[in-house]
Amino acid sequence: MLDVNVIRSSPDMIRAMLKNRNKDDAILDRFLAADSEWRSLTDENNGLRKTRNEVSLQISKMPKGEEKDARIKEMREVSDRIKANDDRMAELEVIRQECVLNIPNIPHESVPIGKDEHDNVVVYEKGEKRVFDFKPKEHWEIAEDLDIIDFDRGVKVAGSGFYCLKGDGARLERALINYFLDTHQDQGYTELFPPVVVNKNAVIGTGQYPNLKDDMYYLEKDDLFLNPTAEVPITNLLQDEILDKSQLPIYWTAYLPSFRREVGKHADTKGIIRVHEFNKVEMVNFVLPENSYARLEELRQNAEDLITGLGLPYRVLLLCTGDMSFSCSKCYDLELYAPGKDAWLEASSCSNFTDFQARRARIKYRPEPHLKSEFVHTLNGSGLALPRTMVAILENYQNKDGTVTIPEVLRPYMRGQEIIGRR
RNA sequence: GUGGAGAUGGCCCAGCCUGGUAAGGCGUAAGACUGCUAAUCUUAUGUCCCAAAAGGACCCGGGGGUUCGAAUCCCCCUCUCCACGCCA
Repeated sequence: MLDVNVIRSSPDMIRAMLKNRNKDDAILDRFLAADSEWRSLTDENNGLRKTRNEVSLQISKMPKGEEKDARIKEMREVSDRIKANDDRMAELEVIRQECVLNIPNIPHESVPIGKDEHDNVVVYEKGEKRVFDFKPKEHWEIAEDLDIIDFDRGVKVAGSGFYCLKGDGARLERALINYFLDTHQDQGYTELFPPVVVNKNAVIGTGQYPNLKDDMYYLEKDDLFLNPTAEVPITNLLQDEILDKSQLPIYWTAYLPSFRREVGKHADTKGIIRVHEFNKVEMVNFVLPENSYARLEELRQNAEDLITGLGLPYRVLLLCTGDMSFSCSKCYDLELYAPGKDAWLEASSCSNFTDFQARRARIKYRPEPHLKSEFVHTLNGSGLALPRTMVAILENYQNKDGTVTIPEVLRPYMRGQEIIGRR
């Protein structure tokens, strides 16, 4: 959520920003109209309330009689007027809120202006693409041959888009989670295990609601959502809090299953590249405003170190204005190379949200004792999404005989095992 | 799930029965006073909105209602604690 004062004072800038993000600017005009009426009613009601407060006090001190009755009658009318204004303001407030919750964050000046994913900028590519002396297989084929992912039975219990890891597949998943969390701990993060369901306040706080509400699983009976990304429960842990400056920065990480309905999206993707439930380790940072862009680079490096540790080739993209998600001001995507599919797979997204989420979730800090509190800046990055990491490992580390070599950093987490072979 | 008790500023807590400008303490900050520190005294210290200032409004878990006027009375909801019940 943007500061309404910024929207009011710089509508032209907001209009240009909406255009760069491919959004309709009608929302801005709707806001400005509702806001100006709302403000004039606020003014009027403030004056009326002042009168009522003063006269009510007089009434309490007056003797019974005509004078008093007349005053009471007058104030009854004032109250009716206030009530009528309040009712209208409530309507306007709904419009104002709806608009302001649907206006995206302002991109940083370093973000390239562009229409869609074709205008994203490749910052660099790292790691050698392996040269195969045989035709590399795709991950689903490897996984079926080794019997480490059971696609059909996953579908049996939960439906299309769900799968079941099995044997060394399940163990590899667990090894990756532990490797990621341990590495983040070394990078200065504190590990959390938050709830997997979140309420509406939480998804409003991080910006998934309302614009992504149809992509989340919703538990109607309890008015709860299945976690779409651990960013949501972690960030919202600090909702409505005013932190002491000395508490910042806060670096938190968590492993958590994530759920996405992916309506109309996954039909073309075989295997586990796009699924409804996936594990992910997430990093969330709360920092002083002046540090957030520098921290974004460190956060990205934290995620890159995981990939480098696994020895996978990858590239870093700087997303353009048209492809960036709603809440962020600047975002890097990290893509792993999958030789079987010959494709780049997004395994991490590292974003600076500036004060956009903090304002929605009311997360503040006090710069100095007795100074007015200000919003913190929040950032988050995946470190990493598990299924696509699994795909990249299977495809990059596959051998001619159909086995898969386990990356060295994962071996301690797999009791020293070096190869995944047929059982 | 049942019964009971609660939710008041960063923290603690009074006020509620009996409606009339939200008291006090702790903490924090500035100042005063004493060789320093401590103690003591004085002052300040809720939020949002009205762009800021001046001024004003709002604020007692959330939402409605009654009233000239609601922290206080009435209704609905949420959460917390205690006891009992059920349960991995």
